[in-house]
Amino acid sequence: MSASTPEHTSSDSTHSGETPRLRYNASLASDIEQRWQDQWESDGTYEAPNPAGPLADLAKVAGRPKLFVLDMFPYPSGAGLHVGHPLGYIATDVYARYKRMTGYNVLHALGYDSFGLPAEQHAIATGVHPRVNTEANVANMRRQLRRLGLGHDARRSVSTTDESFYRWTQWIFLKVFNSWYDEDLKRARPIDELEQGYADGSIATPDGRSWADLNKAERRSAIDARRLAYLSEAPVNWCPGLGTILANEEVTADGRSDIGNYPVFKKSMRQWTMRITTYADRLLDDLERLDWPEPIKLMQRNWIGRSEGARVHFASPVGDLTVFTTRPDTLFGATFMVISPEHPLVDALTTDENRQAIQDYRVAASAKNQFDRTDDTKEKTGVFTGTYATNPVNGAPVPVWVADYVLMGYGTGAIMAVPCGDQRDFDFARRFNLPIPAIQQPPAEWFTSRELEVQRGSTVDTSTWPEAFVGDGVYINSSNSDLTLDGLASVDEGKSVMNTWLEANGRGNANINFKLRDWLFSRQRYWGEPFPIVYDEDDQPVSLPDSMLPVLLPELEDFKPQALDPNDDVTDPIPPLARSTEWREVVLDLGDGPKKYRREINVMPQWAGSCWYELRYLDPTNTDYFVDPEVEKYWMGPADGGDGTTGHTGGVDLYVGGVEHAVLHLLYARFWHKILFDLGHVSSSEPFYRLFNQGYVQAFAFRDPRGQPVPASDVEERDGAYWYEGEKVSREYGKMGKSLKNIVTPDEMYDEYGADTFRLYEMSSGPLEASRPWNTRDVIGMQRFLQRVWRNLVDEDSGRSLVIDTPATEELRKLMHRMIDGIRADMDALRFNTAIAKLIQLNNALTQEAAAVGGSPREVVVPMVQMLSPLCPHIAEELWSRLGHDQTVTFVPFPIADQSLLVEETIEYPVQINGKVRTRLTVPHDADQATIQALALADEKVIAALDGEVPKKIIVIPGRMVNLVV
RNA sequence: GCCCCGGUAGCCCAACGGCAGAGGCAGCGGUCUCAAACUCCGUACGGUGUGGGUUCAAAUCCCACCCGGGGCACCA
Repeated sequence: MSASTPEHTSSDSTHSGETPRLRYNASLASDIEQRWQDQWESDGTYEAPNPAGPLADLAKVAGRPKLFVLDMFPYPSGAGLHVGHPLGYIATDVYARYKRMTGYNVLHALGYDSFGLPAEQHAIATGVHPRVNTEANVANMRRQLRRLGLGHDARRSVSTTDESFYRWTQWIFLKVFNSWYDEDLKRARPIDELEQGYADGSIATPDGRSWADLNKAERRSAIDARRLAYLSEAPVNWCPGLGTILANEEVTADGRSDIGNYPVFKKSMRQWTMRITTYADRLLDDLERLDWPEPIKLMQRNWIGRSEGARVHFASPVGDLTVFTTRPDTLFGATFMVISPEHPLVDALTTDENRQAIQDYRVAASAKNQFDRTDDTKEKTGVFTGTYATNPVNGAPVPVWVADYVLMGYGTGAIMAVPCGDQRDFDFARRFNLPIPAIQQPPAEWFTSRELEVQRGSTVDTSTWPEAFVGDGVYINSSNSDLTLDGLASVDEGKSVMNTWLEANGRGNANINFKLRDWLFSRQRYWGEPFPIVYDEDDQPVSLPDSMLPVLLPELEDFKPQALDPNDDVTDPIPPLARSTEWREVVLDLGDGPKKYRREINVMPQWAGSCWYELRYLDPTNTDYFVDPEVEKYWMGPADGGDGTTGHTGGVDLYVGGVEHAVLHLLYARFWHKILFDLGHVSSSEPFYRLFNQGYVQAFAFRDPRGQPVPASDVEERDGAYWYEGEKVSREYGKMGKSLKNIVTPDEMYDEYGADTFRLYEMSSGPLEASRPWNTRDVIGMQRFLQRVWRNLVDEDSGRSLVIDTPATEELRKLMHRMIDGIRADMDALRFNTAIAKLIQLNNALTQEAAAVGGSPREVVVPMVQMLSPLCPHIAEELWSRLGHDQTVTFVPFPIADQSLLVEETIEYPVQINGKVRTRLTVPHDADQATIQALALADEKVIAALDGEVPKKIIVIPGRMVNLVV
């Protein structure tokens, strides 16, 4: 390969004598960049070879370690990119390029997450079909990103809306549907093995009868009850404003939709659900084996929300009422119970005289949206059912109340209330005058800090307490004839004693509960993957065979979701696919002759495609399988060669993206990947081994005195204030957005500076993980740097090379090796900001030497261009070519520092007296401590400063400094 | 309310517990120029949000608080 390097360019410099013909400016940069982009494309420079299949190139795979670098793929929004978007893409590109230069076979590609709500909403607004709109957006993003010079393997760029892609999304859905979770083996297994287990008696049927005694419908329901994807009639998050239901993860804390901010209501509907809760333990435990930022792990742990406790059965006139508690040890203090308004036993427990009040309360509770319902600042409400249950440890009657602070979706939807030890129960008991017996002795300080007399033993009287006592305290009033906790001081011991008693007496058992709920997997929209499911004459779901995939999204005249008032929580949703009777009603032969079926008319949620897209990058053209196992093992297999269940999990080597997907995409993708792992389709047990969260590029926005945003680019700063058209405006810091009039696009940067300058600025403005403000004013600094590099190598007027073959001075050579050493370490650790600082430092030193000796020594220029190339590949390729190379710099080995040049012969030691620097000593680098100490004590300034005093202590840190303590 | 992350020069940011400054922007002085732009050279008493503590030594470790950003929030 070789891109021709024309000596003409810079159209703006041809007629004015002022700017040199080959000044490195936006125009020359643009010329260089687009020329090399074309060259890379035609050479397939960044195409990564596979070990097998259509993209195989065994000669290129051999002897190179592999590296799979991944970005969170973008949603192709119609607004295009702003300068904040590419931060992570540039970083992964720099890293991928660096790793190629250290010998790796690097896979780096970018696809598009192109199903989803925004395209559909755009379609509603414009009447343009979402596919047309989506494809136009993808094309525009491709153009913007190509101009950045990202070294992606274009062959692997898939879109989730491609039929050849979503065919496999549907295929994976069927794998999930046709699997069950074996709680003993702790893994998913094919559904056939469940049926076999039922048939041969090794697995008990739900009601314990033998398989032979079950009729067809009962058998079917026994199997369907265990599927990992199942239909359930349950309260779901219904968002009329969007015309669809949403996953818990898509609903904000104040009960509104993540997208669009519409109200969300609880509504009972029959929906597809994924049994992610069966994986709760593994999703939690395997976090330990991942190289992820600790805060993200924490967010996932919190979301999964594991609590250890016990289930306790309280006898009641209508049967056992079971509660979940994390504090079984406090059972002696349980004086009432509260059940959720949705609890199935509410009607049975309600006595006639309380029926009207309970009914009114339930109606009121169901009318509240989630926000009102879970607002913990409000006073507690509740109604007595009229019924008493029995406390299993002391036989005491406990009134059963209904209150909306108890949620049906968590635990058993019923709690035992221990008002002395739980603030909510305490509040509730005070409000309704229920007794509050003490079962733990608070310590003396607890009373004194609340300005109470210290109460002990029989004087403990909760009626004077301002609040519940929550903490460790010796148990009191906690015994019956064969169980006593009294005198114990350890909560752990109390729990364990109580759990043993409960189990021995059949009144409960130790139990673990999770906050995580199963994942609602259907959406009432058009622009998503259709389910590969039909319903038979019994209205039961049947999976389609692989040969009928993909189930294509039908072309509809009217693809709009149903338009509803955002507050209409009564009307049922009607998915757009319901409108095509022709598509919905089909006659199929599923092995037992042609029959009539009805297709599933919901579609999958946005997250489906992103649950597995990284696997398709590996083998994008495979028509027989979603990914060739050999190819998957090569790119994603466990690094320790193990089976993935222990040790290294395998997965993507580096995954870079924003923190906003901490509990959505990252949890769902892990879940799907684990199912595929259990079923033997992938060798890695986690999709993303190492995760890195990049920060956000934010921006300032300015508002005039009326609060209207004004164009940020036209605001001037004077005397610490901001002005727009003579008017003082206020400044705020936050996101870039059209409505805030503060968007800066990559295209503007390409036009004004070129892609290399833009890349360099993005990487230099701060550490990758930090958010920082965009400051167009600062970009010029990186342009000047590249100009200086260019000018050190190329004569701006003639294009003549300024590189000389005379050796560099010792000083410059040593500096260069120090920089090589540091830049390698920075690159490995993704610290591109400090790597750039070192390159500038090196070039600044080169500039001085070049001026002194009349040229730039080749021994410095060559490594510098190599080190520059991951960060700004176009100018580096151009300079590399001008240095006389006819091959791309992409695979040239990254420079290695000569360790012998890193050691300075002498070291300057600061000498401190009591921590203050008094003088400096120049000492040979190999001087021992005694020598350094002697030199320090002999120094005139030290002698003067000590003024005859003898130091009490002398600290000599080799290579660092000396401190004398007097 | 609880939990994370961060506060260093006018701005963006560097500093294995060891001389607070690598780099960039802006500013200032000089160099070039008839002048300017460009270039090149030079230029930092800010003591690291506040208050304590540990240490010979703290931006760095510990405690409390303040400010900014984010997550969770009646989860029994």
